[in-house]
Amino acid sequence: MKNLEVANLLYEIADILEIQDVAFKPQAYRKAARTVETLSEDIEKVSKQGKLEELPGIGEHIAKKIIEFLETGKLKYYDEIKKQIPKHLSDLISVPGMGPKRAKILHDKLKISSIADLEKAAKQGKISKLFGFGEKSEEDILKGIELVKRGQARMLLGIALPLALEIEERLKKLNEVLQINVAGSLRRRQETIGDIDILVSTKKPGVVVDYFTKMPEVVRVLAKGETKSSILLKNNIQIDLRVIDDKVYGAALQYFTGNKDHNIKTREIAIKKGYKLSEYGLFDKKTNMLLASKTEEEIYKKLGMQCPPPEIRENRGEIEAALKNKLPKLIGYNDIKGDFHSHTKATDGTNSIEELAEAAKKLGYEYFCISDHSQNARIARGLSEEDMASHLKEIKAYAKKLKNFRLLAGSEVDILKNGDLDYPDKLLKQMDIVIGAVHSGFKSSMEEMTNRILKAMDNENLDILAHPTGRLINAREPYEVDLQKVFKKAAEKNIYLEIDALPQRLDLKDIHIKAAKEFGVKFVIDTDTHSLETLKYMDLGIATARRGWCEKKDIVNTCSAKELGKFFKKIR
DNA sequence: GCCGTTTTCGGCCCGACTGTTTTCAGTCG
Repeated sequence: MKNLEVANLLYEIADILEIQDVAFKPQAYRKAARTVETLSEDIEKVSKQGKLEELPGIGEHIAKKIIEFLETGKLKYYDEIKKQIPKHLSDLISVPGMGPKRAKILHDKLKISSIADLEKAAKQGKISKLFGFGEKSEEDILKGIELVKRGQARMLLGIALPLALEIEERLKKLNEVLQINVAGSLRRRQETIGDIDILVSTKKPGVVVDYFTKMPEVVRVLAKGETKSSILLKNNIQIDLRVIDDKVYGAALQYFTGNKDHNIKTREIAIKKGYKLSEYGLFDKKTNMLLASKTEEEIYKKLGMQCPPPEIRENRGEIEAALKNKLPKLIGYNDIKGDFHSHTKATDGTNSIEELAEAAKKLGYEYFCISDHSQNARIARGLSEEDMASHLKEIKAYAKKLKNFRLLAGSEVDILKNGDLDYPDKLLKQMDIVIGAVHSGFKSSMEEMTNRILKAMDNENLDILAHPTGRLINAREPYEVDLQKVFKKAAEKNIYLEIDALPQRLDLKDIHIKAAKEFGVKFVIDTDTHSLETLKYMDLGIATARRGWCEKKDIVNTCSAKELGKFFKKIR
């Protein structure tokens, strides 16, 4: 998959054009880049089918450039425009507070063409002497460089969400706060978060902003205005607070939830209808009369569309669907009836069978599957055939004692390099549920990995394919695998693809889920829990399923305990 | 460079905050 390579190329072209002060093309290239970046199919495949121009934001010229790059590994146009600006100059605009205009001025006046040059000039006090710059700018540039140096790995949803909800709770207790929401990418439950956005309505903005900027964990106040303020916490986490009049709360929430492309598109729809949409409401362009602002629903309604759930506001077809009244009815956060993937202290978990079962009952589940590792997973202390056989007996014995609750005995079985499952069929048949997973050989070629997984899926005992791409967010790239083939096979063989809810996995991810759904694949949402603590992440898995447009019927573990036999051949 | 329920040409989201200015440009989300 060269999707990321192509996307980065297009982004870089956009940056260069922006520095050259070219109008409109940067936006066009950036839009195309985002399309490629979030494409679930292989761009080469799309290209070979001659369907590049069907993708949003990609027209004749960008399509030609993509084809050239895919076929030759090079792009003449890029090489040419790159020559026109100094090497590394496009790096400059990665420094917060530095944009194309300032980069160009600094280059023209001070010959600055890299972040290193920029730092040197700022430290020597050369920048503050320039027209249009001052001491504060110089200081901000140095602080910006620090941030870039420290790296800006995005925060995992599983870390950002609890933190944001905690601060939301604190603000909610202020008498002055009328309505409050976590907004932005967090409200959309994106897998990683850049910064945390919080929206508040109040009659006394000053009080709320003061409280917010003086919270004990605040290290720096980045901005503090009448209606908008930003703070930085110790671990470089930025939180933006937007304060708004209660009467326009819905408009602000719509604006502040995004994403950017979704907002642009909704505003374009507004314009076509003779309206204007901003965070202050939907207005008639001519008379400036306010048409809607209190709730998101009334704004979307006035635009002639359904209100898309925040999780799918990504401009991936939800606007077109909402206009036709054809939005999916997404799986709800209370629809899950059980969890199929968990580990006990028999392998690399920390709790006993009994403790996990008790915790699952408390969550209101009807069933729960213990699925410890197989023998090949040495690091995870995987169980030998004999040990697994007795472990299964132990689970089944305990299951008999439980009333109104179905405890299932299974295993997360390694898919070996040759595509075999890590236990003989005889042992697999004794399990209620067999979950296949790749835990080794991540660097294999796409062909090897695809064949390995497809072969495993031919094993009649396999029920679920766990974390199908093996990625760890910010830590490990997914292995190379032809997902289209996996999706096709999964649909044919009734093998359920897992949506692993661990914050660092969230695997499958949103765009792949949506693509797999097109093949008719069904999914399970599992926590892959190794302790009682991580059972709570089920919500992140559900959020990810929602981002992949899943309805209740797409997710197997929304079924009742009685219905399990319909989905799993070894369960009666 | 892309795109079309005003358009195949002429548009291209909208507003806040900041620093450096004497009314605004640049950056950000």
